[in-house]
Amino acid sequence: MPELPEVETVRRGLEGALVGKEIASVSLRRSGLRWPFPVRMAERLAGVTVLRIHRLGKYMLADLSGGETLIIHLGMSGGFSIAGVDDPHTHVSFRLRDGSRITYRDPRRFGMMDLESTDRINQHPLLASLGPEPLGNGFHGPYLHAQLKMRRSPVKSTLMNQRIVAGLGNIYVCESLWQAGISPLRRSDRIAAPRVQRLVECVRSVLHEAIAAGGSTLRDHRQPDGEFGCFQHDFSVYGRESETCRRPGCAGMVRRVIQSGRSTFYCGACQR
DNA sequence: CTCAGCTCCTGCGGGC
DNA sequence: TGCCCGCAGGAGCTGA
Repeated sequence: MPELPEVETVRRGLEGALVGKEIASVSLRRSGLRWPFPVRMAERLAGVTVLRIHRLGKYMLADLSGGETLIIHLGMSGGFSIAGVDDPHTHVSFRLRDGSRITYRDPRRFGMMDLESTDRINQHPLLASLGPEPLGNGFHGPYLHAQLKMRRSPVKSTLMNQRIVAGLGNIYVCESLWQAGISPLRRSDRIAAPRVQRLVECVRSVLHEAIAAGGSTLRDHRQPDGEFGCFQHDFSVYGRESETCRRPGCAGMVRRVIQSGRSTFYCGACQR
């Protein structure tokens, strides 16, 4: 399900429902998701208060009063319900001291949860090698240009790599490349600096617009309050195979090709 | 090291 | 109607 805009939407929903609240108890319906839950996870979460919830790329990090941080990745189909929706795909249920219930459901179970000491959070194996935040100061033209120069793979694959930039996925890479007028098939090291600069700006604007729309709901994605995202109505290329390009003055048709096993959507006429 | 392919899992929509 | 196939927002692992 989730790329950065969807994760950020979920984070904001959870922030309102969880920060400052004490977790009374946690029930686990299975022993893990993609990986087993950490040892004694339910016991370690019981009785602690959520201090803040932040985000690193597609990971959500909930700092807890006991000195640990709960790390959450939503995989392809994970999501939270602050109304406590409970069904056969609900794997974790958090009961708060105020009596409310927040549940995590994830049909495909590609998500993950782990606990790590807050002061060592950046050393966690899954977080240590993440690249800069695309909406942060560390992601800029010279940085991306230097990274692209070192790689011969298609620019689409490079942008999907979380070590280069953390948070982009299949939808927003396709949309950003369309916005920038760059072909996803183009070799990373063969894009001139001014075009890379433009790409950085396009990544930022696409992500900002998607966050403002509450993310994209293709099938599973819901905000924690149950609302749909609506950025899927603004896609320029994603999921639009054989439809006409939306760029004013371009008569091209959107194509779909497979790159590294993932569908890539682009306009062959105006993306170079 | 870089990179493409495989893998985990369930559900849905299209074609026959 | 029912079955089979392809495909789906991720990313760690493997082997060339």
